[in-house]
Amino acid sequence: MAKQARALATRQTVLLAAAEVFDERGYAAATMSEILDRAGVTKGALYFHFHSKQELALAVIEGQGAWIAGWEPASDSWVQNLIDLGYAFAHALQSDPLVRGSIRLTIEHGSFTQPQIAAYQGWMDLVRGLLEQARDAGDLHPGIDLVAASGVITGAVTGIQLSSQVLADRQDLIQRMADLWTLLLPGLVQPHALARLSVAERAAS
Amino acid sequence: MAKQARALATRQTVLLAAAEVFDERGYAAATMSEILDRAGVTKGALYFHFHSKQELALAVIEGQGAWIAGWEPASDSWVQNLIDLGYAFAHALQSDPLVRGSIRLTIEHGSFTQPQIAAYQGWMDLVRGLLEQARDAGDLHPGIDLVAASGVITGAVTGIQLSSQVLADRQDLIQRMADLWTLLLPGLVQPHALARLSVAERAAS
DNA sequence: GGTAGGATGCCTACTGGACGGTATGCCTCC
DNA sequence: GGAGGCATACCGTCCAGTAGGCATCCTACC
Repeated sequence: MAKQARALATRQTVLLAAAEVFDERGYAAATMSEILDRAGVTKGALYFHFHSKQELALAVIEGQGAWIAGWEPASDSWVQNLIDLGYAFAHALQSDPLVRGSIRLTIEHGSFTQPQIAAYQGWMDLVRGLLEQARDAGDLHPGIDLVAASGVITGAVTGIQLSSQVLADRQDLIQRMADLWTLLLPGLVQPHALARLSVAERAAS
Repeated sequence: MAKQARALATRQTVLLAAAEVFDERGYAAATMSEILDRAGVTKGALYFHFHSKQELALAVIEGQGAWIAGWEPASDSWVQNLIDLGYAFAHALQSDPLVRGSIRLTIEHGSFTQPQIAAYQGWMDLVRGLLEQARDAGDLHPGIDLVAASGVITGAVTGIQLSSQVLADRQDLIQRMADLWTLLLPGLVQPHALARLSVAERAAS
């Protein structure tokens, strides 16, 4: 395992460039040449680290799992944590190329059915966990189907994000997120809990 | 304007095949050869009717506008009309290849920025119109931002539809739609109006 | 109503270029 | 001196698009 430092650096450079190109063009329209140009490496370097375009895309998708795994709740209100998660994700979408590329690859289905489903599932599990905690704290309406709710929330966030991307290059994503919560929360949480939440983004995320 | 009948038929055949392939593969990964095979026509025929792959895709996208234009409200409750619209759209997504292909092309951004935005805008305008009627009828919570709400609703439906497609090939789309309305309506309509709505799909759409 | 002539609609063969991937060799550090 | 890390030249394939020819039907004039 020699020379790890340089090798890891170029690997990371390639991964980042690939994420950018995948984000901008999608999997099929992205070309290895453009990734090479943007990364400033040669074909030999790239294919040393990733044996195919597909493997490279899978590595990008994996970044999403890493982001999820790295997120941690910060509030003692679990619904608030859910809201905060949405905003944290929105900021990641605006600034982190790896997350952006990963999301695009996850969203457009095609050759990657397996990892795509896993990615969706990861989000839904995370959301469902938060909802369970919120329910146990007595914040949710009784009788809510948590699986259905987590599906709706992840789906809705996916769509909000997508439309924001197409219509405004994700510039208005934070605002749309706030709009979503405004509409969604009354059907989810009980009034007494609703009063304690800040739907708009909180400082220091 | 001679021989319209046969020409129109092949044009329609090509359009349908193209919609199917675009739906399954996306724009970039779709190949003209596959469209030709599926349509059972030759290159000459296709390129006689559509001068390029891009033009063909645009024609498919146009089908979406036609669907929107063809839809008509049937209830005297405007919120109910909104719900019904969602279900009608869901059924179209399950059965109408043109709508399926059109949606996929609209959703994946890339070369079509202009018509994509137009398509989104068409949906949002339609939804906003329904919401305005509902507001004027006194069904909505006072102070609701209709533009924001229509953005959230179209975005959420987009996402619901997409996740249903990736996870279950749109098999559970109707159920997810119901889940969405269950969560969304309490934040949108007033209780007295809510009581009069059927959130689940109504017979005879 | 028969036929010339022309447009419409379609077919087949081809082309140039780009793309993903490979083979082979060189440099550098342990 | 050997393996890890990378550079370069090359290859086969496939793809969007084109060129040019051919059949079919409509129109017009006799």
